[in-house]
Amino acid sequence: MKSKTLKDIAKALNLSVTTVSKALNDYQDISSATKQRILDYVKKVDFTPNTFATSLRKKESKIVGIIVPAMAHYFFSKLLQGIIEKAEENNYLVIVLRSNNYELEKIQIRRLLKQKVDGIFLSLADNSYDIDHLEEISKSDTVLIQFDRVSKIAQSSKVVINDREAASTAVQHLIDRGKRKIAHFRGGLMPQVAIDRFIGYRKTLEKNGIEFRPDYVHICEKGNETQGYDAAQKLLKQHPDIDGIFAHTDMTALGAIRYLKQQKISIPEKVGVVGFSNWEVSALMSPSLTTIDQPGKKMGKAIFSQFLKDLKTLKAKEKIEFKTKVIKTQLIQRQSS
Amino acid sequence: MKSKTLKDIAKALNLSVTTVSKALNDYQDISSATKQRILDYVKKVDFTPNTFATSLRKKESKIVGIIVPAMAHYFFSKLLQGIIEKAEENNYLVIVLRSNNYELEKIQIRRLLKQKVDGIFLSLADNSYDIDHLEEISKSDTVLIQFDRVSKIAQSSKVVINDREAASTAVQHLIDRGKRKIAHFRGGLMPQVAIDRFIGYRKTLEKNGIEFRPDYVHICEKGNETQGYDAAQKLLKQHPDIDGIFAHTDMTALGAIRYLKQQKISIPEKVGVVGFSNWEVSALMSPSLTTIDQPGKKMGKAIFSQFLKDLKTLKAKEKIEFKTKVIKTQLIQRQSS
DNA sequence: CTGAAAGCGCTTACAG
DNA sequence: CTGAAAGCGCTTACAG
Repeated sequence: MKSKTLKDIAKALNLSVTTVSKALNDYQDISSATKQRILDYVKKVDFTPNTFATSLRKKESKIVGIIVPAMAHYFFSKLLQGIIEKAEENNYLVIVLRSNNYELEKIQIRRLLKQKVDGIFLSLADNSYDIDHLEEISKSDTVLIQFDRVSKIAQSSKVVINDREAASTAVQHLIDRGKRKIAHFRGGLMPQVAIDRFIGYRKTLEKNGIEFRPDYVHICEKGNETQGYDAAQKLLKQHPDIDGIFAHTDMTALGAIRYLKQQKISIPEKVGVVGFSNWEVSALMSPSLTTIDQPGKKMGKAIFSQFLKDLKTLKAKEKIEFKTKVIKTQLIQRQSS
Repeated sequence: MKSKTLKDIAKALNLSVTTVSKALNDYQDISSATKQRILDYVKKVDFTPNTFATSLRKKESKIVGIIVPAMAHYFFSKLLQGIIEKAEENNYLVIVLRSNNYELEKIQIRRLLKQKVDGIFLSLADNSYDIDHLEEISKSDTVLIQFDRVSKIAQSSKVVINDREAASTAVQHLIDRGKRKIAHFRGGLMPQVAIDRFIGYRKTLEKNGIEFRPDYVHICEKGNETQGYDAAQKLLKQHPDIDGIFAHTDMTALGAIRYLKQQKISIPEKVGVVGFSNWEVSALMSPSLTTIDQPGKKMGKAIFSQFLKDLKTLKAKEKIEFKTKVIKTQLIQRQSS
């Protein structure tokens, strides 16, 4: 079925293409009678303007792109939900791409720029060592919003949580529960979020007069269950007197719990465990997991709202004032602590 | 930064726009020297043709759309991964929309058709009672691929699993483990997948000479954890001698397990439990869950491959021969059975 | 082998 | 208030 065009509508109504277009785009210089006639007819024949032509003329696509890690991940699932919901409300479509490394990130950004999306939402890959590709985005009049893993130097609005504070809350909670020998299973050495969570851990110990011990810190770069299990095993063999574990992801925490259960080490009496992110599973496990709730959906919505603001500024040819929105996290206490 | 156009390239090389375009589109009637010169220059200045213009001319967008349920869902996460991966390989972009009911489904399809995507991938909402909106897709020269929850009457290629057979495998497994009083927590009465899983359950009982009892069947429409817990409670209060449960989702199964554990009913000795889908959590729970693996990623890839085939046929103005691809499932035995 | 010209379906500055 | 015309950046049938 060939789709209708403005021309078809104009001919059917004995009007010019210009007039029809104006009616459809809420121009003021048009009689309300004509406008109504056009609107009625358009509705009747179910006409919608060709997006390619509109985009070509207006130079805007009403599409945004988001690059997410290449794995099934509860937090990103929720984040995506938030973005898509807000996008739909505002008549935007969302293209989803995957990337987990710097090279691919570059390629995906190229793809999105080529598609002339109006905005790109990005959480940096762990190994993204420069930000040339981010600068390319700004240069091409596309709004960039960074979230979660952001670059401090790249110029753009950002939506983040306060990782340091969240980690601090988690560790303080363990201390308040009477724990003193608290280990930390951290992310890699590069990503800022891993660094911040580590700093939150360390500072909170020190603030409470507890000595920081590097041998209580294990790196679980992938943040998966297996690494948590392995780290717990190593840790407890070396230091059987550990009484708390703050893990940088829920999965790592669950791995640690699996080891503890296997060793018949009681949770939380002997060892308290706190995770990070509040994945769906955390509530279902036994013992259920105390964790930091990282509100993905809320972040997603914040990302899109910020995008709309920045886009508006950009369209007005004004200078964008980059904002960093910090989304509140909170501790969810459950059975593991 | 204003992006370059074909015209800019042509001027810089002292050629016509036509020639440049031909070089870029692998036309044969062009000297290889000229072609090379163009390709080199284009590469040097990092030019890519404006997609809006190309799409407007070619009437194809190189974008596909997928409509998924409005919730974080492991299976759909994996499916999406498969689709996106395959799409990227073929230089397609993927727009993701959400819907969980008939009305919204209609709106989302309109959105995608308006965007003139080349293909739409859809799993029907539970309450989608007609297929007018699916017919709209075919009418507008867009390829429709149905997956998972498909309509038997709607004309399109489909990617599914054999729900009846999978359910049968699950129930036979419980029987082989010595269970005889096997309950079924099923989905709603409408969706075909729920019906098929139920039929698989019932037939397998009968094939093994076990009487089918309607009071052993509970409806857990939402398929979540809470409904599984509640159903288990009701079931076991009425029939304390139940020795097996086949749940239509992993979450329902996990809810049932939570109740059983709370009642100190031993799993799998007293009651064996089998779920459906093989979500990530199933392996992590204690006891870990026996379940049917529903290979989301594989399905996603199959969906995209079928789309490419059907699109090719459509472009050639030939009649599409609709295919239904059945993806193999398998039982993953774990501690719960 | 190269290029002039038409046209995809819109929006918008301008004229009346 | 209405409309003729230019132009967004491409592709392609056609001429030479």
